[in-house]
Amino acid sequence: MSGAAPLAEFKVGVDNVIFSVDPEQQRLFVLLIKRLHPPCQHQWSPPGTLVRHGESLEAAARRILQEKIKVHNLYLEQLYTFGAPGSDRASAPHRYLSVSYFALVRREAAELITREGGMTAWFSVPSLPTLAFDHHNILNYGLRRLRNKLEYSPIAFEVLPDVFTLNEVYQLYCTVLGENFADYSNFRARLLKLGILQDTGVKASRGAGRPASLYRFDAIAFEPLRHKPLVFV
Amino acid sequence: MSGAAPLAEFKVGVDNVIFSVDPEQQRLFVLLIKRLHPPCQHQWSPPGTLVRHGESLEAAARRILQEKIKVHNLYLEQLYTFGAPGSDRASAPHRYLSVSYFALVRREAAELITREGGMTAWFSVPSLPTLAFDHHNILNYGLRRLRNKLEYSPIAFEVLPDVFTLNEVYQLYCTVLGENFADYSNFRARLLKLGILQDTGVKASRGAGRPASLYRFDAIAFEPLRHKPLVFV
DNA sequence: ACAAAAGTGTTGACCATACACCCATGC
DNA sequence: GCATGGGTGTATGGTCAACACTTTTGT
Repeated sequence: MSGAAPLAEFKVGVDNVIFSVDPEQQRLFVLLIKRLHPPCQHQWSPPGTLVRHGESLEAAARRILQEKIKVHNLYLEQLYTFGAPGSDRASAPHRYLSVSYFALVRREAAELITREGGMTAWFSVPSLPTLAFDHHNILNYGLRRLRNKLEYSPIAFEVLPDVFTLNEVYQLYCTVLGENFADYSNFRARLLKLGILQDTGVKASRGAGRPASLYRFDAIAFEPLRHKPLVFV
Repeated sequence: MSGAAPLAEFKVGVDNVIFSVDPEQQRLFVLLIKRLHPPCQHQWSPPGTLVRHGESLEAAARRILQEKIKVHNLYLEQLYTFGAPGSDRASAPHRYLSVSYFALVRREAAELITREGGMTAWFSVPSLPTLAFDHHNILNYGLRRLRNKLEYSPIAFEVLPDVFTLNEVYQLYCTVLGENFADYSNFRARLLKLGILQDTGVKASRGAGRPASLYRFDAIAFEPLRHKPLVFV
């Protein structure tokens, strides 16, 4: 406002921590790309992009996501804004500000778009390569948020297809929170008691065994619970 | 990266939603300043500032906070980054990005610094004036976050003085979460059971009635619980 | 002695856990 | 029939809300 405060000029980028769950393998993956140019050439990073003129932050996040994977059901949310000066990611006159987002998809529903020879890949979360810059922090932060969100908000149902079995929900939770987060029958009982799932009546046969009921997320029933404390554990 | 992507240039600002609790009055306040210059002249806003060259985001947030109030114990955390294009807060060639922070202080411990004639003031949360831009959203978002944080993380103890009575904690919670969030004796029992408060043995007489024990937050005892789910309710 | 504030204890309702058990289907 | 996975029930222990009660101070 007043006289001689030397303000900073910024380039603003969006970095996307994109998680995918694979209930088959019981594993959680993160999408990383290999950096083709300096700085930090040949190191891995979550996919990022600079924000374009007239483009909202979330739009930039979605744009880059769509450049890397083709997917319909996903959850996307802003994570944190990292803006320490001197991480010198931008050319000299500008400072770089990174607004990070995290996304969750199911791996089977996410088709990887590989261009220019396989520089995009899913990495299993426990076994990650070294990452450029402070991206390890971003990623850990994203992981914490993912686990928390799963416990108290219904993001699972934004990732799952329109109808799904309770076991699919359970597998998703197991994959993210670890096998022993809860007994299946208790998980099931809690989930149903919330009253936000409709039984469609339709049965789904997955190979051998008794066919499972297909459920649908009931957004209307959930609405009153929206801002209440909830436990999906 | 590639050819003709028209990138945006940004000025980055920090906007601070500063809450103060007044257990005496049982009220929650927000610090607002009256805008002296266009745009939105004469409207109220949370205090904000543009980020200076070489200054981190959090440093900018602390700088502006210190310009407005003098306080020792406070809690400060990044809230959200708002960056929709076309909210035209900045001069033409630049887009404006607002990284919001929220802070919590006790009102008795926060001395207001008034300069140039009373353009800074605490507003009681239920009765706010109309705010400039989308600041109403920022504020509501901050309030939600404050209430959540109080329930599952020990931010209260960063705001309270080094030693405090359990009643002071309770009053703080009441003021933020509403009178009827919990019975005092139950709150007390839960809090003590967590084992993160040390009884100093010292008693404090607050006028009539039995003197209260003074407690101290035990950071070492809390450390192992740091990332575990907790309920302070 | 009495009021005021701090601190303790009790009880019934509810909820989570662990586990055993029943049901429907493929082979 | 029997293995496989889906779905239901129950006993135990713990936790929580509500409220009555005791203790220690000021006046």
